[in-house]
Amino acid sequence: MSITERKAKEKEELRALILQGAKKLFVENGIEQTTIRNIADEISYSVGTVYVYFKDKDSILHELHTLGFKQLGGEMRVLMSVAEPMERLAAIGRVYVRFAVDNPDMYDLMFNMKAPMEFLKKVEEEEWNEGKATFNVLKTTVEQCMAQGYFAGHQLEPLSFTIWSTVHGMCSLYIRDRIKAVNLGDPELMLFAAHEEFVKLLNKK
Amino acid sequence: MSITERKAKEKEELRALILQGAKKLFVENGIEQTTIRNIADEISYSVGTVYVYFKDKDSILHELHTLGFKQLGGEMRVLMSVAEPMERLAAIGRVYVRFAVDNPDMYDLMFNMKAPMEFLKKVEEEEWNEGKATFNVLKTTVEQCMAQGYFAGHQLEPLSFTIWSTVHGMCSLYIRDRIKAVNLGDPELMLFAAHEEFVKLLNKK
DNA sequence: TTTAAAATTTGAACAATGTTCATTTAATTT
DNA sequence: AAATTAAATGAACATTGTTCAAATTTTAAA
Repeated sequence: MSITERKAKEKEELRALILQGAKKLFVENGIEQTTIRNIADEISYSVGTVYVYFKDKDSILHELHTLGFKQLGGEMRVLMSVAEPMERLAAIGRVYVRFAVDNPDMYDLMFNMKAPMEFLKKVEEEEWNEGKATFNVLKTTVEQCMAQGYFAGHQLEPLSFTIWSTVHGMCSLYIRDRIKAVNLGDPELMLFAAHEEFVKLLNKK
Repeated sequence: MSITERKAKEKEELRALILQGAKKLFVENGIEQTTIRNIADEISYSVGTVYVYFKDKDSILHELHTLGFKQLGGEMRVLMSVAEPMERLAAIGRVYVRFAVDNPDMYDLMFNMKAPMEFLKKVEEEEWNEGKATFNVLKTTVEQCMAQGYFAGHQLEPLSFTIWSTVHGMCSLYIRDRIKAVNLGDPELMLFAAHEEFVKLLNKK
C-alpha cells in the first residue's frame, strides 16, 4: 500500500496547493479578478490540472468557503470560555467584525456570494454545516442571556437571527463600500463604533 | 428646432427602452445572467447600439441603481407623514424589508453590488446622493426619537448606521439564501419576524 | 428631385474567461 | 524492456464584454 498511499498523499497535497494558490490570489486581487489560468500559473501547473482536482471554479470557492468557516468557527468556540453570556455575546460580535475586516474577501465569499450557495443546492440540500455550527454558538449564547433575564418577551430564533443580521449588515456595508458612500467618516472606526452602539442596545433589560 | 428636438426625444426614448429591457431581463433572469446581447435582442436592436447609448454594462447598472433609489426614496419620504418618530422608524424598516422582498435584484444592485460603487469612484467621488438622501430620512427619524427620550446615551450617527445595518443585514441574508441555509424555517416569515424583534429592541427606553 | 453630408445602426471581430478532452508525458507493473 | 496505468497538458470551444469600420438611414443642400 505504500505507493498507493504516497499517491493519495500527493493528490491531497496538490489539491491543497491549488487551494492555497487560489486563496492567495483571491486575497490579493479579489475573487472575480482571479482566473483559473492565474491559479494555474501561480502554482506552475496547467489549467487542465486544476480541472482534474476541481470540477469547476465554484468547487474551489466552496472549498475555501468551508476553510473560512473552520477559522471563524474556531475563533467563536474559543469564546465559549467567557462565562458571562452577555459579555460573550459582545465578544462574539467583536470577533466577527474583526474577522470581516481582516479577511474581507473570505467574508464576502462566506456570507455574500451566491456561487457557493448554488453549489449547495445542486448537492441536494447538503447541509451548510459550518454555517449552522457558527450560528448555533450565537443562538446558545442568546439562550443563556435569556436565562439571565435579558431579552424578556423575545423569541430565541428570530432574535438570534436579528443579532446576526446586525453584525452581518455592518460588515457587508463596510466591505461593499457603502459606509464611505454615505459619508460616515472613517469606515473602520464607524464599523466598530456601530457595534458598540449595538452592544448598548442589547444590554437594556 | 423641431427636428433637433424630435431627435433628442427619440434618443431619450431609445435610452429608456434599453433600460427597460435591461431591467426586465435583470428581474427575470438575474443580473449576472443578463448579457448585452440579451438586452439588444429583447429590444430588437444590435449590440452596437447599446454601446452607443451606454459606455459599458456598469453604466446600465448604475442607471438602474439610481432608478431603484428614486423608488425606495419615494416610499420612504411618504412615511415622513407618520408623526410619531418611533412609529415611523418601525414603518421605515417594514417598507425597506418589503422593498427588498419585492425587488430582490434591484435591492442587490443597490446595496450589495460592487460594480455601481466602482463606477462612482471613477467619476471622482461623485456623490451617492440617492443613497445619502435615503439614509438621511432614517437619521432624521432617529434624531427625533432621541428628542423624545429614546436612545439615551447613544450617538446619532453610529446608532443610525447600526439600525440600517440590522435591516440591511436581514435583507441581504434573505436575498443571498442564508436564512434557508441555517434552517430558520420559511425565509420570508423569519425576515418579518426578525424585524419585529428588532422593533421591540428599539422600543426599550 | 437628386446629391452630398451627417447621424445612426450594425454585426463581424477581438480579448478574456471558464471549460473540455484528445494527446503527451510520467510512473508503475509485468 | 515493454506494456499498462495514471497524471498532466494546452490547444480548442463557447460565451462574455467591448470596439469600430462599414452599411444604412436621415437630414440638409443644390
